[in-house]
Amino acid sequence: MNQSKILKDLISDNLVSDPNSARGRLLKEAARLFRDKGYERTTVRDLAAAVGIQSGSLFHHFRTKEEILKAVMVETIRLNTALMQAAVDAAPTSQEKLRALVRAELESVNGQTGEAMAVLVFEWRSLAEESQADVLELRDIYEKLWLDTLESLRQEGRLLADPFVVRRMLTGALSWTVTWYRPERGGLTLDGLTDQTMAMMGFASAG
Amino acid sequence: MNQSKILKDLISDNLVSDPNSARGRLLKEAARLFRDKGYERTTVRDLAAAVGIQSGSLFHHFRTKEEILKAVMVETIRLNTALMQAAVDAAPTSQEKLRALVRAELESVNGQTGEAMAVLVFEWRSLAEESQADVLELRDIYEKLWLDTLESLRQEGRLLADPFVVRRMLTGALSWTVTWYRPERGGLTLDGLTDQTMAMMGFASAG
DNA sequence: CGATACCAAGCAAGCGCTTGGTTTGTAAAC
DNA sequence: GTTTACAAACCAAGCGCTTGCTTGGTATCG
Repeated sequence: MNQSKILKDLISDNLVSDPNSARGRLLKEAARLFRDKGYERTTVRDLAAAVGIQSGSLFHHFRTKEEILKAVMVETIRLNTALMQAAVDAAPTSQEKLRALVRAELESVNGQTGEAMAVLVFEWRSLAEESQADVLELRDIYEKLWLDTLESLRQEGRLLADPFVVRRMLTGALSWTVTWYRPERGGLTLDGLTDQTMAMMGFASAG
Repeated sequence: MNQSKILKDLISDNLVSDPNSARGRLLKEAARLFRDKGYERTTVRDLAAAVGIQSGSLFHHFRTKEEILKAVMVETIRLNTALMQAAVDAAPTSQEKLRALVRAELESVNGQTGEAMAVLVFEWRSLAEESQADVLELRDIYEKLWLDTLESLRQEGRLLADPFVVRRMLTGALSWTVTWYRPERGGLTLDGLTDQTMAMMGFASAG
């Protein structure tokens, strides 16, 4: 199942917004603005101007500004969980599953959903606590993908450290790439960066 | 040279504020508030209340709110650069230097200066661009400590990946610990966490 | 006496959000 | 095929509140 098929399925199930709809376009612009300026520094007037409406009209689509932030986060997690599940399913061995997860997370952080992923990392505290709980629940689903894979590697003796700790280290390391990785300069591709990540853990590129 | 000696030297050189002075206490509280609530959500009234003065009185010590944020960051970097330099100097081999750096960064992120380090990571965008440039200059000094050490390991054939990439991955991984590492529960000490980090990269605990 | 540290009061600007009313899209009713 | 009906989408205006910061004056202390 390819990526655009996965996206379409989620859209028709109403789990993520169509990027062409009014709501979808707003969420896309919101993610960009929240990443660039931060949630607090982004005003509802900024958001409205980005999609060409008046600030008051926003509240026809969302009840509060925070609801917009939450929607950005929730839809992003839903999409990336589906993509990661597919990536894991397609890989045969544990090591290849790990590589597929690393590659998929780098893709989500630095690719199409990059803006929204950065928001997820850096604007977490701007979410009200109740909303945080909702989002955390969704996040657990794809964290399990990682832990299962790392646990297998551990049992195969190919991983020396604790899977929990490794996953959290990788979360930080991979999320952080958004602050420095620029594919357009330096010639490092996402595949190359995936190789580097695996190499850092002592895994050769193939096998 | 032990840690409190390093701190005292910096204080007498006027490079960091004495934690007992009015300025030092304010910066400490500011770091805590900025980490807990974020820079934007922290008001000058919050800051003033934390040290028991009126909000207007703050502007006797700092010209703007942003100047407080910058001071938190600058003083933290100065202190940690000195601590890391000492840690590197004391370690004989490259691998032990790396371990010392990891340990020192974990200490700075999760120990005394933890609040300020979290601010450095998560409130970066709230700094005006000119201030960012100033802080970046300071940061380069201690980044060089890392790169020199990683370069040595690379040349010794004990590191497979690119030192630049590894440093950035480690920056993310170690900074991120502030979001999950809780020494009081789980029984994982900072030394244990250091071991885990080294193990993740394929280095055994000793040697 | 002069500098340092503070207080009490408040200003101008910007914030999220509300309000009452108008346009637009769509589809049934005639 | 025009008319009617109605909800969804939007605008123009602005309210009430909070924000960073200023001002003019008062203790405190060497």
